[in-house]
Amino acid sequence: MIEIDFNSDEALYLQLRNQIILGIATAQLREGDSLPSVRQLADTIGINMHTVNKAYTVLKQEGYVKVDRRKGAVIAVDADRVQALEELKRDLQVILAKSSCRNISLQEVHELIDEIYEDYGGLK
Amino acid sequence: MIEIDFNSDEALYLQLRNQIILGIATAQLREGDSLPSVRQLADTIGINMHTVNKAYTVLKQEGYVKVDRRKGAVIAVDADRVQALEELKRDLQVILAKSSCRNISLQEVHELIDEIYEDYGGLK
DNA sequence: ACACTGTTATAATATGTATATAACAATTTC
DNA sequence: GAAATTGTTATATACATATTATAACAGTGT
Repeated sequence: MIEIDFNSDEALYLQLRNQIILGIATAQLREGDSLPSVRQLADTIGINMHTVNKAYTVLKQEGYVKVDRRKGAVIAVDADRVQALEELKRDLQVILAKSSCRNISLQEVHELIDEIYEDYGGLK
Repeated sequence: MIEIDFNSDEALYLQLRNQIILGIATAQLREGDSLPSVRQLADTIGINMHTVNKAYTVLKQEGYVKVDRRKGAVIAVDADRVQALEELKRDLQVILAKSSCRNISLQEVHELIDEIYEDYGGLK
């Protein structure tokens, strides 16, 4: 379910974090689900325990999981909408600037957003 | 015009690159305009020459400027639309996943896009 | 001639990434 | 109760990246 690209220039722990967030968005991971233990996931992927632990720690700090000593890392999204909107705006700023420079129209962006959001069916 | 945040965890050369791209998108920098020389800009910002040079080199590789020995770095956007759309989709994937997890609606994303794109008036 | 341009080379330092071992306390399993 | 597994923490090493510092080079403009 999780696929790591060892040739990517993106850090392993960030690839892990992003794929888990994508898993939540696509409802493959649901509120309350437990993630594998750091040692278990590290083994199946073939990376170090601490790299997985770093991904989990980041996910905890960013409010996507809570860590329970009994159940391990459990999906628990802390949906602070105000903060999320600020973060979204910050993230979009540069990305849209790049697109605008490259003559991508506003309509094309909207269409692409719709296309991607279809897979994130949580709520319309 | 360019403001660097030394407390940010974002690399200095990336902050520089991003702000120049934003400058192009907002038409503060136009096709044919020259950027300051690496030494000059480094002096005014208060950073090392090589950090500015790295930003310029990245901008050149990504197709935002061409470097002329006489005029220095000149704004010249290489608009490969196909590649730009692929990059945009890749960039949006994780960002929209985060927003979806945080209960940001599709409509809210669209509104935010419109708001940001207003400032990038190059072409509608 | 002189100053300035981008470019290149080398070196030093700091930080971030990933790995390897190892231990600890709490918890689950048998 | 003993054994195994949990997240957590500590230390060490190796490597890549980021930033700075000097220095030099060849082409260009004044």
